[in-house]
Amino acid sequence: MAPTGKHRETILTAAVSLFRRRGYSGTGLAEILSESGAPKGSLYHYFPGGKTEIGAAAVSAAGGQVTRTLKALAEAHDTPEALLRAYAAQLAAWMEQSQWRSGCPIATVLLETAPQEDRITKAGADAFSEWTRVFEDAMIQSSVPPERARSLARLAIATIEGSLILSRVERSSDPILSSAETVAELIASARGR
Amino acid sequence: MAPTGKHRETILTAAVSLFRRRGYSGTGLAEILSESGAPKGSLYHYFPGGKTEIGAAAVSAAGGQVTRTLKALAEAHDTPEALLRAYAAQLAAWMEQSQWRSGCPIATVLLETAPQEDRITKAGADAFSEWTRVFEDAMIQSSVPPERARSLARLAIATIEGSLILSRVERSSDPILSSAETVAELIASARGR
DNA sequence: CAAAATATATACAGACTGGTCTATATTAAT
DNA sequence: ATTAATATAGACCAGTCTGTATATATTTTG
Repeated sequence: MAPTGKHRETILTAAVSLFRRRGYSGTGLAEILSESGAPKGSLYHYFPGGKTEIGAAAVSAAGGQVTRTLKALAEAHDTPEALLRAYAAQLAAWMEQSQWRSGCPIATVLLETAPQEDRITKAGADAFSEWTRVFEDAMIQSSVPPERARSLARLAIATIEGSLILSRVERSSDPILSSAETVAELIASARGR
Repeated sequence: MAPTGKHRETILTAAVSLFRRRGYSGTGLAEILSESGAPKGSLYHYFPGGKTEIGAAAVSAAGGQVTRTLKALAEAHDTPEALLRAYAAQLAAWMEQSQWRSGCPIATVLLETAPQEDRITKAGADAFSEWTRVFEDAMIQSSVPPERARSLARLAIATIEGSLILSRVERSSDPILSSAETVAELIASARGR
């Protein structure tokens, strides 16, 4: 692929970071441009669909990053509850480091735009589906019955998303760690340990 | 109290409804004004702090509405799991009716503004705390150990918030109902049934 | 080397933003 | 009735928003 222009990537990176902190409506294209160093022409060259297309691309990119992180953690830990605990710990650390400003990289944008904006909604659905799949697979591999694995995986994702909101409001990692722990125990018992 | 000007209430109602659908940054004061029928002067008369103050008041008002709903449901159902199921069903119906446009009335605004905006963050923390309390009390009343009641109550809130995001993206009530059911079963077992 | 595609760079437009300001009603207190 | 407080009304401002248009580089292809 290689010789794609230098600015596509920087625009996307800036967009992901800004959308995460300020949300979709709260982030102006000018801000993305100045943080990325790209001129406006490049933006509409790479994303002719304008802000909507950047939003969808950012959700997709951020979703992919999380998927990769989860897969790496799944490799490193041999039980689904360990995976969940490890990811929660990582989120907690990240939240603290950003002083509770950078939560889920896609939740805010999705709440602002879904289900009206089709492309963004689709990108979000794909991301959630991938994340869920990682948990689901980890559980099946630990001999959780498939049906149960699916619903527990969705619960894990929902819990993480929700506790990230609480965490921001309370300026504390407690909600993340505590909720994850409760679900982790539930998962552990589901695989008949 | 009585003779407060007629427009304070209409402004607040419009703000709650618009923030819920479009988020904080996505809602302009002009929109709130036109939906409420009030002129700009009234807005700054009642909310001299401008948009931030309206945001905080809207979060507080919406939070109070949910609290009242939860308390009513807690009265009507005699177990915490029944309370959760009933509330989830109500949310699911509401989401469907709004075609997955109106989710949690405070989550979007909070993700956009917390923890930077102090007053809004505080209003959100108070709301979550009240909601949690309703679940916590219901569980304690059903002889769930206090410590466990607290963490399960927070899990319930986190799960609801998270599944409302998933629900919007998937344009389906499934995530709400499914996650709530899983947590309901967990609660049921926690009170030693 | 020339033509074409790709990419970069700004200037600009029209609408909308939150917020301030001043003027005018309306109600309450003296 | 007069003063004071409360409330309503909308014009206005400076700044920002997304998006378009046009011009110039840079690379790739024939």
